[in-house]
Amino acid sequence: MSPEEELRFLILGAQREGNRLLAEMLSPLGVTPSQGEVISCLSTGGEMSLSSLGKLLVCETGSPSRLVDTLVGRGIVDRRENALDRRQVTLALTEEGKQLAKGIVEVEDKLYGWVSQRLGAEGIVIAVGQLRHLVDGTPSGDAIARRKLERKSFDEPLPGRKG
Amino acid sequence: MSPEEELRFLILGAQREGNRLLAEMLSPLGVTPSQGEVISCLSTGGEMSLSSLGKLLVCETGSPSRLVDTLVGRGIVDRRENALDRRQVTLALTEEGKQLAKGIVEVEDKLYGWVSQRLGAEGIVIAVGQLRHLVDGTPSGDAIARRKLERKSFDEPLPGRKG
DNA sequence: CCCATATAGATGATATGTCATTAAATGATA
DNA sequence: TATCATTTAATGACATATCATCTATATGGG
Repeated sequence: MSPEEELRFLILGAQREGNRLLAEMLSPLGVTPSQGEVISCLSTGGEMSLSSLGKLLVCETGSPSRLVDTLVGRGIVDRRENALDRRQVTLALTEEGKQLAKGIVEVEDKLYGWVSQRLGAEGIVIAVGQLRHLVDGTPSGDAIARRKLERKSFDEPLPGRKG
Repeated sequence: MSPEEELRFLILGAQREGNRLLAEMLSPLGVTPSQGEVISCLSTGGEMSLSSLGKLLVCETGSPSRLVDTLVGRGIVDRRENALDRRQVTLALTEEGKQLAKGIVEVEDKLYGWVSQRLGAEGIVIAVGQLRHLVDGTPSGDAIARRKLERKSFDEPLPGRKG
């Protein structure tokens, strides 16, 4: 097996295993990893439109309408019209959603602890450095860059890049 | 954003982007990345049971019955009973499947070329080294280890280890 | 032989990821 | 202003992960 092929499967495997572990840790809270990511984004970024949310999610091709739909139905997210632009909907966490967000942060920290134990601080930095090259300039790479800039205007283009 | 969090999203993003690229490159062949992985496994490993195939696939929780089902329906995979153990089914590529496998290998090589351009040979080795620590001992890690032990063809001897 | 257990595979249910299409609203412009 | 392109969100369609459950078939201990 070539190193390239091994890397391909390691990325796939790491994603699957991480997702499975996260799903297991989140299940007492009654949310999935994808739902958790939405709640985290809304918790950190405050209210925003569906399309802004989509640009923050690493799973963002198209609009995450249905993902949000579930959370609205469960009273975790509030969805209302934007009077200034009636194409848009404005999303925000409900009180219940804000409470839930606290638990999700704890779970995420446990996940990061697991990663730290596996790789060590140095290993993480090394891995990050390489994987950045892989996603640089892709939609997912842009989403991650946006997450790092959070609290700025979400609809602004990224600094120092075409787009 | 902590390095752990960035790594988490980079792994997610790398998997998504790689999958999207692979899907695009495979679409002229009419197969998806998951289907391509099945065909590759059967091409390299020869005929095997569904559960053996499942252990080779990095997406292997449960049996990939439905994934294989599609390929059987399209005449790419042949599925027959195993007379020695009638719980099992034996899977193998049809002639059409073997032809398809050649095209898939070409696409995979192009994908690996893309990865090489992005990371360079050295970067790939570095990334592999770190990600191995992440999936070591997990089902996905085991699947990858199994893939590395595969016979390249029936004429080659098995490596000197238990399977 | 009989039964408890384990294994192989199929299938239902739910949630996602992806793409394509649609509909409404807005913006740009001739 | 009339028209067309773009943006936003929803939805249909399809394939995949994941888990739970079901059936059939082995297998091992009395």
